[in-house]
Amino acid sequence: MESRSRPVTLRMIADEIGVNVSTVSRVINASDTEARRWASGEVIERIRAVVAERGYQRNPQAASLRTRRSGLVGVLVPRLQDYVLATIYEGIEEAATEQGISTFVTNSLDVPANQIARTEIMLSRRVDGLIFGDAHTGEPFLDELAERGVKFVLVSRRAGNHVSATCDDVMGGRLVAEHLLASGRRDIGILAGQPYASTGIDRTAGIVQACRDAGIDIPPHRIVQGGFDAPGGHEAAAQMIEAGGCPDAIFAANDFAAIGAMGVLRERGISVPDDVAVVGYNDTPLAAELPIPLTTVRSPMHEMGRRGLDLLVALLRGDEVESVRLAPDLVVRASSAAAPSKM
Amino acid sequence: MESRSRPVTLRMIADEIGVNVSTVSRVINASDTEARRWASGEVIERIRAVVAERGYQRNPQAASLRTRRSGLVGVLVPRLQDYVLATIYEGIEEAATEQGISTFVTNSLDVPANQIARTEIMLSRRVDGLIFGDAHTGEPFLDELAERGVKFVLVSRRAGNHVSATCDDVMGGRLVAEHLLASGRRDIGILAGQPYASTGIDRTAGIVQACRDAGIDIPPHRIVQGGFDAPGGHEAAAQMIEAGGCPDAIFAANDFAAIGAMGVLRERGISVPDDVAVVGYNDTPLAAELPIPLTTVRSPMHEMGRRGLDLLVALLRGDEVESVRLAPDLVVRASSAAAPSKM
DNA sequence: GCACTTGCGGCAAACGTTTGTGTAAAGCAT
DNA sequence: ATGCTTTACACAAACGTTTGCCGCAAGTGC
Repeated sequence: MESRSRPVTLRMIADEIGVNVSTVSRVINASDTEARRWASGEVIERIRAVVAERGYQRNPQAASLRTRRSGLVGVLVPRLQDYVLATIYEGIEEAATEQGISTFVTNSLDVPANQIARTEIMLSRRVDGLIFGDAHTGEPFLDELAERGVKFVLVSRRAGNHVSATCDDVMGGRLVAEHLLASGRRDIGILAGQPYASTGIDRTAGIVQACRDAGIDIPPHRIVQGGFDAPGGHEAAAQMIEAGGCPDAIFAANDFAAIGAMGVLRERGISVPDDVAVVGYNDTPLAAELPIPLTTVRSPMHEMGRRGLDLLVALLRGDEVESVRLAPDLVVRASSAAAPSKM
Repeated sequence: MESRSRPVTLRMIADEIGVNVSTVSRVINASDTEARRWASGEVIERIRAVVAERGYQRNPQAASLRTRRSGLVGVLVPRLQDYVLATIYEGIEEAATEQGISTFVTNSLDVPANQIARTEIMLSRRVDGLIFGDAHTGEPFLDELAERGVKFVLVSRRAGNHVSATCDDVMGGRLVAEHLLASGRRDIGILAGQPYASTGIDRTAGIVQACRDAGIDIPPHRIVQGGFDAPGGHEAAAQMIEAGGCPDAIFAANDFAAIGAMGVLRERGISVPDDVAVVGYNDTPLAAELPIPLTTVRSPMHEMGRRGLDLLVALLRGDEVESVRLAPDLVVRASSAAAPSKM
């Protein structure tokens, strides 16, 4: 049974050629030109040949043991079920694979105790660095981690002045404001998401600012916090409508929350977009397929993940790095068509 | 800076106590009672105390190097963006963490070349075993892998007679048939999903069989293959309607495909459920929130992931294992309400 | 002739565990 | 006291890499 044959090692290659393992190691790890510093052209060729023929694969744990670098990075997200985070992670994983890095990903469910526990597990696996997609503003956790000298970057959400790759969510909020105001909406309600997530905070700040710039104040009862999923949006929208009647536009900080809100509107017989415009965020593929196609802000999720990983490797290399803020853009669909003139 | 201080090792602990590293290693790795075989009660206590105080964490790569087991498992899925696979992976990851195992997950996008390449990467990382969520029926890849002695299990989709943890998809299909027939539908169209996925195949087989048992034959032009996502469902449904008009019921092998199909129906002014009932699969959380809440088959996705991992560890332990087939159940909602009597 | 670089490669020491084997001392029966 | 098993450890050899250092020969400059 072939499974019993142990993997081929450096020593086997070296013995077969009659050269020392150190030479094989150097030749394998050096670039074409650099290899010439360590061996003659002939030896290099023979090593390359035998390596290919025998199908040598470096033992990564042995290498890690020696080099004290694991080529592993840990990724924490609130929840992988969330399409947005799954997409960001895809970007991370794609970029990581290109760099020969492997990633562990795990859910924190946005509960701080989990964030801490999962991070410790990652560290005990000797990851070189971490990527957090679940940063909470106001929590001391990340600061403490930085203090300990742990290398990490943030994606999706920013926090403090830790390095991050995010979407320009303030700008996203402004885009929505401009669109809604231009199509005649004046009473805008906001499903702001979780209070600890910079995404919701910034999107809300963006739309509020832009409205104020246009001379419109959004009152506090028109801003309600809630989960970033369909049930969360459902609940938040219901609460808003209970409290102050239905606005003529609803901006949800997330497509899924928007879908939840549309559920409430349907139940109450409120028409979209005639009675109320609905706008989401992220341009989930479902947005276009919904019975009432959803206007939404497209954010570069995949790219965010890639950039996050790139930032981390730069950081690990010791480079000076700066956060990146990617621009979103607005995708207008039926759910925010201009209201029929009120009469 | 604390980051500069190297992690504490077995040797440090041993030296501090004045005992050999081997003793420390055995005491740490043995159960409470078993430890007494290796050290006196007093020494055990001192070791435990120092380990806790100094915050010792085993270096996993050093341990792997010695034991030839990595505590790593690789997971391949078609795409993590897919809610279904993301949920299954959550189950896998949860169970893995409980067992002290770490997982790598990656997307194959259902393309065979990727499956092979990604698997090789996983193996080069020295994973102990693999979990495939993207098995293709008819591909020789998995057989070859088994031949090489690689340990793996399947989730979500089954293939050949490799060990798998799946949903009883045939039963799921039957449930749908019974429901649709009972509510007066007779002309059933099926969005069967990808031809290489056992999920779609089995669900289709289940509904077809149950209909035949009831004396109803589903003609070939009522079965159309396509992607498991919204665009895939959109396209497949459009094609079916072009080819033979609209049936009075559509069963999509997946909730997202169902949503895509509902998009087509909306565009064409066909009413759900009056003109056509729509049924999905998996009971995605969106199903309940849709403007027309979706009837669907609930499958135990999370559990499937957990069981998959359990199977793999059993397999790695050398146990004799058998595939598990979990039962689905039907969730009836508005999208398949009984048609108004035709007159 | 000399000293000195350069090219090519070997030696050996780590990295932190795990585990087979060795062995003093202690306990027990004879 | 002698033999025999336990008890409670110690010793040392791996596992597969990477990397600092050393050595030898051939070439270079004077």
